[in-house]
Amino acid sequence: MAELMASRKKPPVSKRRPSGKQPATIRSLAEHLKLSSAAVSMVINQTAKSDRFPEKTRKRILAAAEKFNYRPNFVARSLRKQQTFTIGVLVPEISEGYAALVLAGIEDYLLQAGYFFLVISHRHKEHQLEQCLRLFMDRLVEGIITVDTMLPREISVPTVAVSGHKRMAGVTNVVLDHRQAASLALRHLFQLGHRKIAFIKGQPFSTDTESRWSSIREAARQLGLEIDPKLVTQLQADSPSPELGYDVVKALLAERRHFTALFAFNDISAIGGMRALLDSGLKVPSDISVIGFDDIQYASYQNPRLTTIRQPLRHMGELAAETLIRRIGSKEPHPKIIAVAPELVIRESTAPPASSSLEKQVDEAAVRDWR
Amino acid sequence: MAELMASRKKPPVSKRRPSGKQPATIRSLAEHLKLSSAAVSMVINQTAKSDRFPEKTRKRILAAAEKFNYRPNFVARSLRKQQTFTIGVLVPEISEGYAALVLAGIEDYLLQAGYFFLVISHRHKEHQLEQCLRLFMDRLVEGIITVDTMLPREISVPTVAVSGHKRMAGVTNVVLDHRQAASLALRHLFQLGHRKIAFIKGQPFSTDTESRWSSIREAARQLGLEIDPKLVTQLQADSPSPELGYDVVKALLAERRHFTALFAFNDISAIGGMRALLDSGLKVPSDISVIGFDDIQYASYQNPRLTTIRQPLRHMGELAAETLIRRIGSKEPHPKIIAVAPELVIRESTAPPASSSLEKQVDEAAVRDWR
DNA sequence: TAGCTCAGGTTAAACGTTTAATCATTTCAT
DNA sequence: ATGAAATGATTAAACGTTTAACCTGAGCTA
Repeated sequence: MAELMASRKKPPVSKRRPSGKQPATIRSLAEHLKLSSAAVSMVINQTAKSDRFPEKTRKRILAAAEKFNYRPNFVARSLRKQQTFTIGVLVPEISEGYAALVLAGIEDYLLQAGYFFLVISHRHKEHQLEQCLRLFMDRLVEGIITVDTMLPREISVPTVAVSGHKRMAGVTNVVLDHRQAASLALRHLFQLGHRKIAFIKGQPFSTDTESRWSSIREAARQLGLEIDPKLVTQLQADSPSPELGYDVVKALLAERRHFTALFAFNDISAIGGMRALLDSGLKVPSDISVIGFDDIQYASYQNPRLTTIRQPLRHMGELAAETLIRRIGSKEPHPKIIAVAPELVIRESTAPPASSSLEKQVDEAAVRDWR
Repeated sequence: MAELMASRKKPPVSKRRPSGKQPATIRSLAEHLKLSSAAVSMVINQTAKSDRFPEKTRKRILAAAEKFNYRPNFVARSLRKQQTFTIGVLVPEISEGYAALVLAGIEDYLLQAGYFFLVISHRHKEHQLEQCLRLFMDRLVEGIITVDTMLPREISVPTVAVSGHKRMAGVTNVVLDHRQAASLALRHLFQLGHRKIAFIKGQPFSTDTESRWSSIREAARQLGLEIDPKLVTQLQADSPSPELGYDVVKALLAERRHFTALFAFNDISAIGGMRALLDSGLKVPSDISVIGFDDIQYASYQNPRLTTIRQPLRHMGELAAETLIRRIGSKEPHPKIIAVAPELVIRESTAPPASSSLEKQVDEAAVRDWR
C-alpha cells in the first residue's frame, strides 16, 4: 500500500524552473526559494497576513520575483477570485464620434482603476442586443455600460446607461440635463428674435430623442413659443450621417414653409441641414439660423462655424465608469440618475432673423422675463 | 489506512446543485446526470472523442445543459487551454476618428472569429508605450494590433501594425499604398495646372508622416514638379485637430508666399487649413485649391466639399484582424506587408488655378505622359 | 478459456492563484 | 517543567475546464 501511495504521489518536480524559457509562476518561484507557494503569494500581494513574514523573507521573495520577472497570471487569479476586472461596453457603433468620445472617457477612468473593457457595437439592430449581452455574460464581465442603447431586459450585473432614456430597475442613468439644454438653445433663438423655428427630431431608436423633444416642447411652452407641427421633421435611417439632415431640410424647403431658424437634433444633422440650406441658395445665418447639439470637433470648423449645445460626452463616460466601479462590490443603494450640465456655445450660425420678420417687437417683455 | 484514505477523500457532495441559484457548471451537470465531468465536457464541446458516446447519452447531456442554462466558464477554459481569445489594440487615442474607424473594422472581424479585444490609447506619449504593452501582456492577449503607433521593442506575441512605418521583425504591416496615393493626388493637382503647391506634413510622431512625404517627393520628381521647401510646413502638436492646420496655413499666409494649391497631410488639417484661407478672404477653390487625405465623414460636408484621397480605414482594420488571427496558432511564415489601394475622391475644393498663373501651358506634355 | 476488441465510459492531473486552516518551533511567563 | 503565546511558516482545497490515460464488462474469436 505504501508503495502504491508512493507511486501515485510522484515527486512534484516542476518542469518549469524559474530560469527556463517559460514565464515564472508563483510555484516556480516558491520552489526556487524553497518556500510554499502560499508564502510567495501572500508576500507578493501584500495580503493582510503578509506581515507575519519577517522582512528578510519578504525581501527574498520580492527579489526573486523581480529577478525572474514574475507577472501574475491574470486568468488564474480571475478564476480563483471570481473577479475578471473586466466590464462590457455596448455602443451603437464604435466609429461614430459620439460613442468614441464616451469610450475615451470610460477608458480614462477604467484603466487607472485596474479594469479593462470589452466593446461590442450592435449596429442599431435591436435583435442583436440579446446576443451582445450574452457575449458579455459569457466573458463574465463584472458590469456593463450602455451608450445610447435601450436594454431589452434586466441584467444580472451592475449596469450604467449613458443616455438611455428608459428607466430600468438596477440601472443608473448618466444623462444630459435635457431641460436645461433645450431651454438654453431655445432661449438663445428666442432672444435673437426667432419665432418660426424648424426642428429636426432624432431617430426613433435613439434613446435621447424623446426626452430631448419633450424638453424642447416644455421650454417652448414656458417661452410662450408655438411649435408648428409642420416644421417638425424626424431623422429616419439607422446610422447617423449628415446626409439624413440634408435630406430632411431639402424636403422641408421643398414644401416652401417659412422659418427663420433650424434646431437640429445633433451636430451631424445640423451640418447636413446647413449644407442643404447653402445648396438652396440660402445664407446662414442671415437668412436662416442653425443650432446643433453635441459640439463635435468639426462643429467649430464649419463655414459658418456652428452654434451648438455642448454635451460633455467624455466626462459622461468617465462618470459612468466611476459610478459603475463604485457599484461593483458595494451592495449599497446606487444613484438612479446622474445629470450633467449642457453648455451653450455661440458661434456664427445663429443671428437675428432678417428684418422682414414681423414678430420682432411683440415679445420683448417675455424675453426680459427669462433673463 | 483505509480509514485515513476515507477521511481524506471526503464524499464530494456539490454545494452547487444545478437547480440552485448559482450558475450551472460542468460538474454540477455531471453530478445531476450521474456522469463524469469528462463526459459532459467532451459532449458539450463536441471534441473528437465525443462520438464514443451513444446518441442517447449525448442527448441527455445536451438537454440538461439546455435546461439548466449551462454556459461554459470562459476564465476556467482560458486557464486550462492557455488561450484567452483576446487581443490587444493599441491606438493613439480612441476618440480620434481615424482610430475609431480602424477599431470598427477590427471589431467586425474579431467578433465573428470568437475573439474580443482590449483597447488602450497611449495619448501620443511615447513613454507610455511600454506600460501599455505590459498591461496587454499581463492580460495574456494572444496578439496585438497597433494603429499608427511605433513600437518600442519586439513583442513576444504576433503583432500587426496598421500604418506603422518602421519595419520590425515579426510584425506584419497593413498600410496604404502611399506611392499610389501621392501620385493620385499630385497628378490631380498637376493636371489641373497647379505648379506652386504648399504642403502640410504630418506630426513627427505619426507613423505615416515619413512614408507619405517621401512618396510625395517621388511623385513630384516623376512629374517634373519642383517642391519649394518654403512652402512645406509641418504639424507640430500631439493630438490632431483642425486647429493645427489652421495655424500652419495662417503662418504660411503671413509670409506672403505665393501658392495655388494646398496638399494637407490629412482631412483634419485640410479642414483647418481651408478655414484659415476662408478667414483670410481667399476663395476655395477659385483662389486656392485644397486636397486632403483620409476622406473622413465630414469631408463631404465642408463648404466647399473637400477633395481628398480616401483611405479604406475600416477595411484596413478588418484586414489587420484577419491577418492577426491567421498568424495566431500557425507557425507558418507571415506576410511582411499588406498594402491597400487609395482612391481619389474629387469634390469641390480643387479646380484649375486662377488664370493669373503663368506656368499653365508649360507642361502639357508631361501631363499626357502620365495619363 | 484465454485473449482480443470495442463500446462506453471514468480518473486524475493540470492550468496558476488564493486562502482558510493547520502546524512546528521557539520564547516566555508561571 | 509546563502551558500559552508568538513566530514563521506549510497544507490542501478550491475556482471550472480539459484531456491523456486508464478502466470495465460484454461480445467475439481461435
